[in-house]
Amino acid sequence: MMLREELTKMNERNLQSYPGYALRRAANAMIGDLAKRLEAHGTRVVDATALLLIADNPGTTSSAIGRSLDIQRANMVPLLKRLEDAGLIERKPIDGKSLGLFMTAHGEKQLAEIRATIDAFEAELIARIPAKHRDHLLPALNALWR
Amino acid sequence: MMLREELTKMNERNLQSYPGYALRRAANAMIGDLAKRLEAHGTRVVDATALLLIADNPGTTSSAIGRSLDIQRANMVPLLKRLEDAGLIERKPIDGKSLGLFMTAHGEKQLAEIRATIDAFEAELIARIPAKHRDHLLPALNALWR
DNA sequence: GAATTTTGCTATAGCCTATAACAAAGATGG
DNA sequence: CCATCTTTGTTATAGGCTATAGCAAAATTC
Repeated sequence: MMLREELTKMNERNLQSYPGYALRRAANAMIGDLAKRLEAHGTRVVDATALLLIADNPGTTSSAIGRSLDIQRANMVPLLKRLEDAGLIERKPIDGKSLGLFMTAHGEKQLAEIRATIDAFEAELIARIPAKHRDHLLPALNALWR
Repeated sequence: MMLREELTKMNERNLQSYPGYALRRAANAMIGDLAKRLEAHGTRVVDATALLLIADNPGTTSSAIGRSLDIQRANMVPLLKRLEDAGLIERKPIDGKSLGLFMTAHGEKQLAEIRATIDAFEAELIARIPAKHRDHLLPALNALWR
């Protein structure tokens, strides 16, 4: 039928030549996939990322995490509340106003599973890239935001 | 001072080795930059993308655009309303239930400026990538979502 | 010690996406 | 030709993430 013909032949040539478009689509697909996998652990991508930072930097603060991940201080509040409510982290005063962030035993255990999921995901992601392009992706991407 | 020392030394090694993390950060930085530039034309990234598709596929439909860009039919409604309200596109019935999308003269004029902005943006984006990695980015990204 | 900055937080609004449901029209298969 | 999917465009609504403004208390700077 006519209309269907036109649709499947949708001209996307212009979009496909834009690296910016490919970057957006690839990132969206990637994030969506990872989010679905982390959901199985009751976690979100941002939460898992924050958790990784806290585990590697015991005693770090909400502000420091925010600066590192480019998350506004205000938006760190509900994020850390989720992690604390889930019993994954705890906050201990390190001076009169700052709160140090620390993993709980339960948090460490959960993170081990999360890490395994992320590592498997990253491995699959890399495997999807043709070998001859593989090693170029990370340096190319890093040039775009660092 | 102690605390500051710790913050600037934040351990991010684990994150930095993840292509997925770099992909997310690069895409966010890129989208943010482009969004800011398109704002000067009173347009959003998604709207501009849809506009490009409509211009290259006169008479295409809301559903077809949505399928092509992975946007739900429901979410196409406000998007197309914005384009129509701005006088950039018009809708003409192509059968009893489908509406064909067409650029207006004003839309074509606006799109010319938007295209120039996007092209300049994409050129700068590519220029930021070290030459030896440059040609690998697009094929690597496309392998991740197509 | 006064002025400035930082920290953690509340409240709120916006953008984009996801789901469910609906009526009308179109396509399909006997 | 008729009954049964399927498609289209739409409303309504909720959720996730982000951005802004403002605030009090503490820390830092000069």
